[in-house]
Amino acid sequence: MDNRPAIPTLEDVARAAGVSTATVSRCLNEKAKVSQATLDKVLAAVDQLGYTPNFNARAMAAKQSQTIGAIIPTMENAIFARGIQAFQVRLQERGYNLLVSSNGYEPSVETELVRSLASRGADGLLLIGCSRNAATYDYIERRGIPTVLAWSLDHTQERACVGFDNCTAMQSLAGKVMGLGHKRIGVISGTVQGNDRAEARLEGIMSTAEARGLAIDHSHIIETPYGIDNGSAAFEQIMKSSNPPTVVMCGNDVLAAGAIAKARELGISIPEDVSITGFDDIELAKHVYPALTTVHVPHRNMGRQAADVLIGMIEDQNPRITIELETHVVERESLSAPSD
Amino acid sequence: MDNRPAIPTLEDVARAAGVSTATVSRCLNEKAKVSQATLDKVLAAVDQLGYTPNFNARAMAAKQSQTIGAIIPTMENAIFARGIQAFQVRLQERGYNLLVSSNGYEPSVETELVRSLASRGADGLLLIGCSRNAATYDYIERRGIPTVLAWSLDHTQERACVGFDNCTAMQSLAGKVMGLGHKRIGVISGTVQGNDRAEARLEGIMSTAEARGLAIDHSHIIETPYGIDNGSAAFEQIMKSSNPPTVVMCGNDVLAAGAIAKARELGISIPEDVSITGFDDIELAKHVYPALTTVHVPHRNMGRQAADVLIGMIEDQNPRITIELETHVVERESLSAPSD
DNA sequence: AACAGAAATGCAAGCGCTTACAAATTGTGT
DNA sequence: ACACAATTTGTAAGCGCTTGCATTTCTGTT
Repeated sequence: MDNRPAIPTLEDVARAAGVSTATVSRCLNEKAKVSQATLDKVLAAVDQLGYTPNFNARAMAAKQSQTIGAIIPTMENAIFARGIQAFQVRLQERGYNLLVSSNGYEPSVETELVRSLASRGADGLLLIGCSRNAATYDYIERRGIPTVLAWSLDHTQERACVGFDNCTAMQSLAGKVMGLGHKRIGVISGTVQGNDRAEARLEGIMSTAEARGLAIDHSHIIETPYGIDNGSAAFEQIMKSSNPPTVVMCGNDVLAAGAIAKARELGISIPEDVSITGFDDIELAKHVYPALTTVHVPHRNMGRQAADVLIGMIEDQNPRITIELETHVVERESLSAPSD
Repeated sequence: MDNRPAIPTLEDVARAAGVSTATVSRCLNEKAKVSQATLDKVLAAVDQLGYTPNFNARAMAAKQSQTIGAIIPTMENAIFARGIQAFQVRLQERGYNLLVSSNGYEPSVETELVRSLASRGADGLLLIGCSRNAATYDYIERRGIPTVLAWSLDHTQERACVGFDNCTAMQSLAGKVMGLGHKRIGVISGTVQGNDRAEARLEGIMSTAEARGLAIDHSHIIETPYGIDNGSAAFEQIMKSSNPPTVVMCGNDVLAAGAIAKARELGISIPEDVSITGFDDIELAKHVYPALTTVHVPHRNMGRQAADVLIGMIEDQNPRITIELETHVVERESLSAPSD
């Protein structure tokens, strides 16, 4: 009943070209080992039959799948979307495919996802950040799956990373903020639990404040999940406190965008009444009003380099390597000296 | 030198449990056919060895990979990121993995990507929109790969779609705009070539104008690639023309966000001097200032339903089905009646 | 106790490919 | 012309799993 033409296999090609399957395989994978005449013959047969190799079979026989797995919190977050997109494009260029999973910021499911990716034969893994439970690392180590961590740096130097130092990056922004004379600082941090990026950024603010002898009021520090609306809510709460801060530093641009939107709603003008800063420099940052002062992170570059490092580990058995990316503060309009 | 413990196979489990590989396989895939006693025994062995099935081998033997391929223009576009994220989550829930490719809005590479996905054994495919070259459809048809198209509706009813009618959705917005009394309409359309969504949206505007006997000045219609900056540039160009429009309708929210940013830069106030509309209702839309009047598209729902339809086609041989999603105009602040 | 039928298990043949290894072909120097 | 090495090809054994079919082990009947 299924009169669909059968999918041609290597054997069909071999038959059509009058050679053995081994030879066809060589034509496809190591042309050097084959004479020009047979190469032509085989390629013609491939063409004529419309043959496409079966990757699963190949993966099985060759013990490598040309597939990379990535586990990210969510693609809805623009910074991951952008980085992953660049990662994927680079993989594609180099003949790999990308299997994506997401854990929805829920680190507990990561171990299972890694397992699943491993059992699908992923040649390598891309993971976000460094903080995860030991079971996951153990599993990866035991299976010996090349893995690179992105968006952070692993200070233990135990694993390959392509990222940046979230803490020092935030410190340089905080230094600028406090250098302007801000003394009452508000903080809207992303959820810290299981998220070393958010944690390091918060730490960057706190350590800078401490170094300058500034105390940050507990009621001016809010931790909230990712989301514009959450940023708005947190901002409102902070500004409602008695003696509100003169600047609100946000853990990422999305939270900051929410803060800005809420400020307008509340009739608070930025930066005259209160300054706001972000982190990430997503495209939106320069298009909100007022344009956001933030920390620029080279997401695309990060994705691309992560792909190269990972493929290097897979193909050339390159050792663990860590690439530290540069970030820099982008001064726009949302930050100024305090007016009072 | 590689003293990594070997990865346990089905056979190892079989040996450990004292049964045949067939039985182990049954325990894993069709528990019903196995006695409770052996099931326990086998599961214990699985656990003890830390066995994980090899999906490639399974894919090969069972001729299905539990993998779905998706080809999207780019994940950097928030609307795809959101839809794909929902799609992926749903797949994950139902035991499938997602292989993503992107064509960077370049339809010509799609055929090759489909081939690649097919040769990786994708059980099904998710494609964006309906317009693509015949070779791609032919290939899919010939290989018989279950495929669903999203973000659009295929009016020929030839294939499964989970989407919405971009044209009528835009018509309802355009109707509202023109009903407000706007006569001079500006249009910033996404690139139409190879993009039926953009094309249909443009068509929605043009047909509404025509129905009302309104002529749109050619110099007030600009087609431009996706991007905030492109929206800004297009807006500037339109407003510079002699006798500029009283409303600029944009093909998507990102373009509209660019237009709004440029308007502020130019000192043009929205909506007093000119109204602006978008399409998609991305999260940003309600947070720009002024908040954007746009067409709400249920992206997450679309991604989720696409997954269900596709899995239905794969597992239950469900016929082609088309799900038309509802959209609606969201009236916010960027649109008002013309003042002049 | 004997037996049919159902339920559980095992056997073994693939799935489509890669890759040692062996065999055949070609080329080289004398 | 020959022996011998280098190059090209073929043979066949897997890779780890599923599954049709044959076989064994239970049921419940008579």
